[in-house]
Amino acid sequence: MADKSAHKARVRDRILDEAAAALRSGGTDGLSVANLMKRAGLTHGGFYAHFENRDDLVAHAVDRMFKDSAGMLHRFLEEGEGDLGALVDYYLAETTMRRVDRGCPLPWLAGEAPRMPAAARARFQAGIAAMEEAIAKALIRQGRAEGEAARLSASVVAEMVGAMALARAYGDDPHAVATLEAARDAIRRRLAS
Amino acid sequence: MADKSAHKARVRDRILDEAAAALRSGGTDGLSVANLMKRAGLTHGGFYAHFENRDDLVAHAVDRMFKDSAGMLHRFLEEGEGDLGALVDYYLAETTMRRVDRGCPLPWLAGEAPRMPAAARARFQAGIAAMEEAIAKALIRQGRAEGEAARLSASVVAEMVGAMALARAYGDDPHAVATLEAARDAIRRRLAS
DNA sequence: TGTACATCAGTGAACGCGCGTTCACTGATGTAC
DNA sequence: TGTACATCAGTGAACGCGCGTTCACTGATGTAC
Repeated sequence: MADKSAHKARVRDRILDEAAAALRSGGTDGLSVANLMKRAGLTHGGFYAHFENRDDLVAHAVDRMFKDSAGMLHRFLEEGEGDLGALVDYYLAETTMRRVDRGCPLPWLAGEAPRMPAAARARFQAGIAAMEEAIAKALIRQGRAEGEAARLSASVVAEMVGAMALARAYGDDPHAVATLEAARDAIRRRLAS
Repeated sequence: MADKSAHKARVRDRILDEAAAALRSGGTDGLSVANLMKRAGLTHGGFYAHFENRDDLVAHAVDRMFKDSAGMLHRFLEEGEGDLGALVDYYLAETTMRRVDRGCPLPWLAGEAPRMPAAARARFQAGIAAMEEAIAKALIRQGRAEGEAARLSASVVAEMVGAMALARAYGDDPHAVATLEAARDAIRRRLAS
C-alpha cells in the first residue's frame, strides 16, 4: 500500500513538472491533456486518476511553478547575506531570458492571469503576493520602513516582470539584451538610494 | 466600383476592430474566426474575402492595437507641452486597468509574443520599439543625452507594462491599486532625477 | 507460507464539440454597348 | 436611357482534426485468511 501510493505521488509529480514546463512555453491554452500525458510517458485516460479535470491541473501547475521560483528567491534572500542585487542580476540575466521551461512564471503568464480558470487565478495572485513580500522583507532587514519597503518591492517586481516579458518578446533582437540591462541598472539604482 | 471597395474597406476595418478587442481580452488563442465574424455581424465564410487566413488576421489585429496606442502616445507626447508624467499617470490609472478592450496591448500580450505566429510577432516587436522610441524622444527634448534617454525609456516602459499586467492579475484585490501607485511613484521619481 | 480476493493506476476506444478552412451558391452593384 | 453581362462580398453547409472527458477493461500489487 505504501509503495503503491508513493508511486502514485511520484507519477503525479512528474505530470505536474511537465505541465509547469508546458504552461511556461505554451501558455494556458497551449497545454493539452493528451500531449501532457504522452510527455509524462502515459496515455491520456489515466489523467483523471490524478486530477479532477483540466482546470484542476492548471491550478496545481501554477502552484508548482511558484514553488520552483520561491526556492530561487529563498536561495538569494534567506541564505547567506541576502543579496538583493544578485537576485535582480540573476532574474534579469540573458541566460534566464533564454530558458523557456524553468524559472519565474510571471513574465510568461501575468498577462493571461485575468482569463485563467478561477482556482488557477487565485494561486497566481498568491504567488505574486508571496514574491513581493519576500523582497519587501529583505528590504526591511536592510533598514527600510515597512510601507516604503512594500512600495519599493512592488515597483521592483513590476519592472523585473515587464523587462523580462519585453525582452522575450524581442527574442534575438539586440533590443532584448538592452532592455534587460536598462532594467537592471534602474533597479540597482533604486535599491541603492 | 469606388463605393464597393470603400464598403469592403469599412467592413475589414470593423472586423479588425473586433479582432483587436477580442485579442486583448482573450489572448491569441481566445479569438475564433466564427465568433469574430458573428461579432462583426457576418458569417464565418466571408472571412476569407478579407484575410488570407487566421494568422494574417492576428498580425493585422496586432498592428491595429499598436496604432490605437500610438495615437494615445502622440496625444501626450507630441501635442501641447509633451507631458511625460501625465502619460505615466494615464497609462497606470485605475480606469485604464479596468478597461479590457482598449488601450496598449503590451500588458495583455507581451508574455504571449514568443509564441505568436511569425508575422504577428514581428509587428509586435515593431510596436514595442516604437513606444520606447516615442518616450526616448520626449526625454531627449527635455535635455537628456541620447543613450541615457534610450535606457530610461526602456526601463519606464518595462515598469509600466509589468505593473499593469500584475495589477490586472490581482483583479479586485487592493494589491492591484497599490501596485499601480507604487509604479507611478517610482517612475515619476526617475523622470524627475 | 500459499491461495483467493479486492483495489486501483493506467489503457485505449469512443463521445460530442468547436475549430480553421473550403466551396458551390446568391444577389447586389458596377461596366459595356 | 435600357439591357445584358461580369464581378465579387457575403452565405451557409460540409470537411477533417484535436480537444476534454467518459468508460469498460486489464493486470500488477496489497490484504485477509
